[in-house]
This record gives sequence, structure tokens and C-alpha cells, in this order.
Amino acid sequence: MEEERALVEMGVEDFDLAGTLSCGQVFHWERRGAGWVGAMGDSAVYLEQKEAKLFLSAGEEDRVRNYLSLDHPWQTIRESFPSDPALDLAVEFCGGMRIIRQPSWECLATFITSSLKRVEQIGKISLRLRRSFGERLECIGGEVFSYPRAEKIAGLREEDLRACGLGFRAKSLLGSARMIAEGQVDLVKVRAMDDEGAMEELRRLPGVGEKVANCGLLFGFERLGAFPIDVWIERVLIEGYFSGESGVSRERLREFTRDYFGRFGGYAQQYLFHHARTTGVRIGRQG
DNA sequence: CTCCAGGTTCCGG
DNA sequence: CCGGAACATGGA
Repeated sequence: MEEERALVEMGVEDFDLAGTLSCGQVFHWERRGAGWVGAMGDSAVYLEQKEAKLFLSAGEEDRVRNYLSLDHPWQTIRESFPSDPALDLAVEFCGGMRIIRQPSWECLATFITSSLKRVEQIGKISLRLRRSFGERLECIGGEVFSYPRAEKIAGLREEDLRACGLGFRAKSLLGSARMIAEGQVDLVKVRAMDDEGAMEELRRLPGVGEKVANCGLLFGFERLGAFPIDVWIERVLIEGYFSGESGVSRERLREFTRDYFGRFGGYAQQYLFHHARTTGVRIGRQG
């Protein structure tokens, strides 16, 4: 078919496309047939994996390689991990999953809208914002939409955002977009800061606390040592590393995760998160 | 109908 | 510094 010719093939090693796109680090990729469609920033692309081959929209090879972090040294990362029952299991389950390079604003904005929402809901909010206020793009799998720029959102009203299902998060997203549009926070400068400085700067934005800032740093600024602690990771840590002890303080968890998981701690975190969430380990809940 | 979701912020002790 | 509560919305 005519469309088939617009796909090119790329060899990949130690890579899992489905896991990478659906592990909860990015929320707007949609399944289309045997593959996925979505926007990498302002570029639409179709992606499909068959074993060690990746099929993608022609002309997007370099962007895809970069976006999917195919250059990350997966074996090195894996070997840098400590060995313990919880992490060993998660690494085996998540083999080939990459921390991708998301544009910093859309990553940060998406996580601002993530608080007290399930992963599926975060995706729906992202897609509604994109369809309502983003740019329409086309690729082989159909149409997709880019994430609206901070300047675009800054010009909207809170109720416009609430119409996309944001609830109380609308105020935070709007406030953050305005601070960035006005230049009060410069994400380009954040990129040049050290981890602590970047964290401090991001937390000036409304709706950005420690957890969201860490997600931003890990997924949007390639700080692979950042270790976001959410309710899932907290359970995993307490069950797997603190013998189920109750009342482990935030500070103790922070201190433990800062050194224990090594310089690629963010990778370990995402593997633990995805494994726990996917295998349905739910402590303190029935079912 | 009730409960809860990749949290943040504000408040009182 | 710490624990609690409010905060909107939608799906189970």
C-alpha cells in the first residue's frame, strides 16, 4: 500500500516500545492497529515494534532515536543497580524500558495535572488539552495534537481548562503557564542548573511540589538520578526495603533513595513503579 | 452511594 | 518539622 512505503525500519537493542510508552512516564500515546501514534513535541509519528525492529514514519529517524533515548546505555544502567529481591524482579519485568526525553514544558505541565488522578485519567486530560488547544498534526496512523505551549495556556481562562476535566488543577496549570510565559521561570535556564538548583526553581511554580518537580527533572530534564516518591513507590519501598514497617517518615525514604539506587536511580524508580502497578500489587486494599 | 486516584498547599500544634 | 484537611472529577 501507498502508506506502507512511508514507513522505515530501524534496528533496536534492549528496547521495549510498549513498556516505554505505557509505563506512566508519558500519557498521550494512543494505540493504532499494531502500533502507536503520538506527538514528539511538534512532530507526529507512527511507531511499531516487531522484536528487534522498529517501524516508524520516514524522516523521523533522528527525532525518534533521541525521543526514545535509544542511546541510553541500558546494560550499563542495569549493571549499576543494587541487587535486591524487589528491584531484581522489577528489572526483569521492565527489560528494555527507557526513560524518554520529553519536552520539558509538556512533561512538567502533564505532571501538574497528575495529582490525585489515576494514570488513565492523566492521559485523558492530556488528550483533551491537546485536542482543544494544541496544533493538529498528521502522520500515518491518523491525526494527533501537540501539547499546547505555555504561552497558549497562559492566554486561556481557568474555566477553559476545567472544561478539559482538570478540576482544581486548572488553577495550578494556568498559574504555571503564566509564570513561564512571563519569563518568571525560564525552563531553558533550568536545564543548565544543577539538580538542587533546578528543583528549587521548578518548585516556584504553583502545583509543583517535591514529587512533581522530581518527575519533571527525571522525565523532562534527563536527570536520571531523580527519584519521585508517590503513593505506589512509597508502598514498594516500605514493603521491600523497610520490612513493612509502619510510619516510615518521608525524610527516611528520601535519604534512603538518594544513595541506595545509584546514579540511575530514576530508572530504578520507574521500573519499581511500573512493576508494582502492572502486576496489581495493592497493599492495604482488597481485590 | 462510597471510595480513591504518580499531590500540593495551607493550617494548627 | 509534623499530621490533617481541603481541593474537583470520574471510574470502579
